[in-house]
Amino acid sequence: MHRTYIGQISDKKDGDEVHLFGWVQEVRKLKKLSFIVLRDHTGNIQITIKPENVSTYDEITNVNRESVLSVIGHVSLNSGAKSGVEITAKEVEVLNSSEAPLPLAIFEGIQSDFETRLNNRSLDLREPSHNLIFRIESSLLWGIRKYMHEQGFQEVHTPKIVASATEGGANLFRVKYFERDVFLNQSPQLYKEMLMASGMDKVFEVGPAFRAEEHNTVRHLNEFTSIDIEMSFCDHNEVMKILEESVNSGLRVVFERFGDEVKKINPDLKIQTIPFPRVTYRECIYLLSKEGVEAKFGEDFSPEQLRLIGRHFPGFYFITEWPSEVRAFYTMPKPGDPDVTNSFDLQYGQWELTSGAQRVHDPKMLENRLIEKGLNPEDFNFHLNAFRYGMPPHAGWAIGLERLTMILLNLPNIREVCLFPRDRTRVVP
RNA sequence: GCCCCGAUAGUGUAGCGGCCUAUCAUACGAGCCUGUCGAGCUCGUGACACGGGUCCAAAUCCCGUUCGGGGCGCCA
Repeated sequence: MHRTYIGQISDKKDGDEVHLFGWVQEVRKLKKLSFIVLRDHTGNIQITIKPENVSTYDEITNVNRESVLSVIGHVSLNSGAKSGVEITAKEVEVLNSSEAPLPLAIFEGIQSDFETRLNNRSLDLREPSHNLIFRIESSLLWGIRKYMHEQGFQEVHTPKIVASATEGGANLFRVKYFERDVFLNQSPQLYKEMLMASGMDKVFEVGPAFRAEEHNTVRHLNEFTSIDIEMSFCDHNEVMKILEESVNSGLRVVFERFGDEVKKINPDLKIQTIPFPRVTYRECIYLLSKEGVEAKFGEDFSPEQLRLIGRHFPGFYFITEWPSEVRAFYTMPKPGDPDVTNSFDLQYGQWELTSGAQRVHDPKMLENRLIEKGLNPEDFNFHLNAFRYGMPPHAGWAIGLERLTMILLNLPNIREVCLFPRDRTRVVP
């Protein structure tokens, strides 16, 4: 007999025999019979165990919570069960017993500290609401991937071990690589641009990015999953369109699969009409000044300033035309207005989700931009070489998967959206 | 890196100078019990992060350490 998932029992008829596998959520032991609530990742169900039917009765009814069981029994639709359906057990086997007591509270109406939960993450993830986050994240990513394939993007994988530590901006983790030191890549940026020179035209990558920054906030991780795209023969406007549509594609899959659950978690979430609003950096400064908050041109917005701006744009919106000072060397200056760039951030309220831009494709200009940023073009030869023999104009963006999931589900901490988060102090489990 | 806050049974908490041989819930153990379903009832088990100080007296006040939380900064 094949395994039946608990979620499939609703399709069964009274008396159907099923073989279930799962974890013991609760044992209710009475004098003449016992009940076990069995759980798998699709739901839970009450199992009725009577001593006259089940030879392992004593062992089963004394089993610790969260032990793993195999249960063969038949579906009872008209039993006394409050939920309407239960399984009358015929054969029950303990596949593996759990130790007691458990190191954290699950299914007890007690919220353990997040630290306790992370220290016991596998157990913590048995809690359906915690588990759900990752099934939603997976669906979101699938929707984005699906859209990318539909648009003719090719999924690629670029190295995470890199030689250069001088890309500017974020700090990199140094690691041993045989007889020398190398670094964990902070982004696939340079590599995906090099692929534009290969003629691949449209690429995307989903992979880890590492940032050796000592930030200690609820929205930063030192290792996160970056969704990157790069596209040839286009400017920033075209990749913004791709971004809007891919986010909506991800959301559509989430709503198809988890619509009811998502509505409970974040009732405000909906699929937003395209195009998302666009506001320039300069307009944001003006908006802030009207509220009596001074923002200096050429500086990033502080969290407080972003909260104020976010109040004007409740859902997704783009902040465009960032000053060159706050954008990376490869960002294309705006023609005729070189103080700003052909760049954008996708925001959701106060939260920054994506950075993107049209890139510089002229090698001479790129070299000058490196020098302007105080970087040494020598260190970027491997990258500049790709620009010398016919680099097409191109643009792209990167979005943090955890950030996106976090803000869509309105979760208070990015670590909730990461299975095994890496932050300033945590590298275990 | 800076600022603020915290650390009490397995878990989550109350207590914030003597009333603490420390509260409650849950868990765990033993028993009772009704087809139970947040099961119920009885009994039991189990904790003041570490080091120093103040005081007649410290879980409680002070100092330091460690660990943790939040905000800011940093952050292609």
